[in-house]
Amino acid sequence: MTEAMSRPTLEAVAARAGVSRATVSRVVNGGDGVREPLAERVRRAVDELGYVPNQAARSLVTKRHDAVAVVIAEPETRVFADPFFALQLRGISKELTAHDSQLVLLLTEGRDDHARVGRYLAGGHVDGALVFSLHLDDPLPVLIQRAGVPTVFGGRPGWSEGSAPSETAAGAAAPVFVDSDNRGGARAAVRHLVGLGRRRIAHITGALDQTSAVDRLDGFRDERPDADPRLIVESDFTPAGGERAMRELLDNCPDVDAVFAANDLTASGVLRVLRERGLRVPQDIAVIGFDDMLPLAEQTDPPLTTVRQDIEEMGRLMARMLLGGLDRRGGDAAPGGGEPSGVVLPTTLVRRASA
Amino acid sequence: MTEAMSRPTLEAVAARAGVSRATVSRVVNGGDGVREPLAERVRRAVDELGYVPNQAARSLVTKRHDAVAVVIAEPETRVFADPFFALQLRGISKELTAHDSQLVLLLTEGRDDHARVGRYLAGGHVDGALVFSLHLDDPLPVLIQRAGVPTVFGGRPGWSEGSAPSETAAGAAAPVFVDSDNRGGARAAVRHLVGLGRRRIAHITGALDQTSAVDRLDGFRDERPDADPRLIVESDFTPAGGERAMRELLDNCPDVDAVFAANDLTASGVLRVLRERGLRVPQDIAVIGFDDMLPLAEQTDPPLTTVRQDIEEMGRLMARMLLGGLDRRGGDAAPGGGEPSGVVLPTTLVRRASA
DNA sequence: ATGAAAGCGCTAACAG
DNA sequence: CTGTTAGCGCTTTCAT
Repeated sequence: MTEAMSRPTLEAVAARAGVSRATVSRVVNGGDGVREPLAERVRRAVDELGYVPNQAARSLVTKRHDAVAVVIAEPETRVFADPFFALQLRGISKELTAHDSQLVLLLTEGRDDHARVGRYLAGGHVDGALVFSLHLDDPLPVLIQRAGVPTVFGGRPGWSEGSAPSETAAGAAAPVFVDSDNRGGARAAVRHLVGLGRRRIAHITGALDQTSAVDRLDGFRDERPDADPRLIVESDFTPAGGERAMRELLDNCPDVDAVFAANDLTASGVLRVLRERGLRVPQDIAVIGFDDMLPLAEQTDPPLTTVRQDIEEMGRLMARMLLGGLDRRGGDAAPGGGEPSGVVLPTTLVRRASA
Repeated sequence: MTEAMSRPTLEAVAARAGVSRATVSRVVNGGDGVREPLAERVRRAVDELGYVPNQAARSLVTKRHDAVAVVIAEPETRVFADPFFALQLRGISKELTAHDSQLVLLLTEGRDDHARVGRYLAGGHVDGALVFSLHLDDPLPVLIQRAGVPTVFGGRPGWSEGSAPSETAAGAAAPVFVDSDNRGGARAAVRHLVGLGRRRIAHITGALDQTSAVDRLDGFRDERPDADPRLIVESDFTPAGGERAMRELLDNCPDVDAVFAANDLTASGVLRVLRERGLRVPQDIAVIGFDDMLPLAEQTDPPLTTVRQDIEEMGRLMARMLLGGLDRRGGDAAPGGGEPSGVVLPTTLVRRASA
């Protein structure tokens, strides 16, 4: 039973239905001006043969791919211990599915991978790209601009005017991004601690080569412009980094009575050190995180007060913006100019027991 | 500066290098029988024009796609609170990258999506598929077999002989899978508890429509063939499910002195209930999980003793098996017969404080 | 070793 | 409305 013959082609369907290839094509693609009896014959032939269009052939002529690349540029293991990107993916996937687009995942582990990604994007496999976790010195934006693929960034891109990809100036679309209100969320967190009567409020930052960390730090400074410099400790978004920073903090400022950690993972490290030193949370030291990453935030002891961002919605929105721009292609897909233009999603404070 | 012209084609490169398209093609694809001076001219032309092959055109003739679909069939939110699949993806991605293949992610949220996935797989977009999180009644295996795409399953497929996809009998390749030694890991966990002198050892199962849950239960039974039935409580791999099960357990068997939870998420729910009831871990009740999901397992109070499986390695291995089969396509890619054939990865007990 | 030519399967004018 | 006719950009015999 050598059923293993190659897939039926348009030609085969046309023959079976006794029509031309063009007619079959019309029916398969929505069947506009095709009279009903004919269309029906074609549909039956399609079913009987189990015909499925060959996407490569179709793309070759339409230049569309119904596929979007998702680029996650995280050299570190961190992302993978992090439900963050899973949630983004979920939001993206839902939206793409609604638009009949496929999700091509491009994970970059190191610098070597960047060239590969650039090549792929330039290869015209996809209709657009969604790019995450950019670091300040990341070569990716340049490669992407060069590839000439419509792109939406996740998180505010970090380049300053001078260091922006040069092609941008040449009239290319301005970078478009979706971000959370990191700064506002940080402000809310600090205000909450202040409202609790805390005086010595510290901040343990995230990796400052990412704008999310910078923005959260800025938010902290908005509320504590005159903070003792020793109350700001640089860290890296990881539990281990949080532990390290908290130890340093305790050594330098034993009177600290509140900590705003750059994310929940960091906060979990902070809590561990506090428990180890016999300090009570929140009585002795209040702790607040960022992300509302579940189940971690609920499972810590005590459960973590934190700033929630709607990660899945970010993903969904990114996809929607990309596809929206794609749909009206030919027109100006994005506002002109070189200044990043973006949508900023609100954050909300979630009160649990730690602050 | 209308640099926005369409990408250069082979033709353009050929013209620039003063050779034929065929020659350029040869150079681009490894440049076998092309004399060096010529090849060099071509390479320069490629660089100058920034030529990148159009994959659609290439696939159209080669019928290869250098792309693999990863299907994650998890209708529930659970996966996304779960670093599990992120780790799998990482392993897969690494391996695919090494083979110059792209990863196309297919997330199915509900039954409606299955048809879409089936269509995609049948559409010949990819060279193979990696499929996860199958449930016992999942229609996906059938669709996949019908699509005729080489496939490797993550986790032992759950169908029994009778309910196997019928096409399998027709001489198609047998299902191939990669799994962890769930049964062996469960046995090790229970033996550890026994070694601790525990007598009333309970098991809170995972969702029993997944083979991983069934296998862990079987492992438990191997060691406790005469267990009091009330010591086995069915659950669903979630923290909330773990809480529910633990409450039930405590109500029915107040003398329980050890719990083997089907995974770490479940164990975290168990710990929460225990803390709430004022029971000490491990003094009053020892708890052991499964997965070694970080950072959760380290962050619980007390840190969780658990059975580790190397999730990333599973992913890597799946990809390797698929691509290996692909490479020797034309031959028998998989052993004949309808019996699932698979590779089972070892698990190891990680001792922390909870047992 | 290189070039010429024939498609891969499909869509998109253009005729009729 | 439906069929005919060109290609899309590439690989691949087959000549040379």
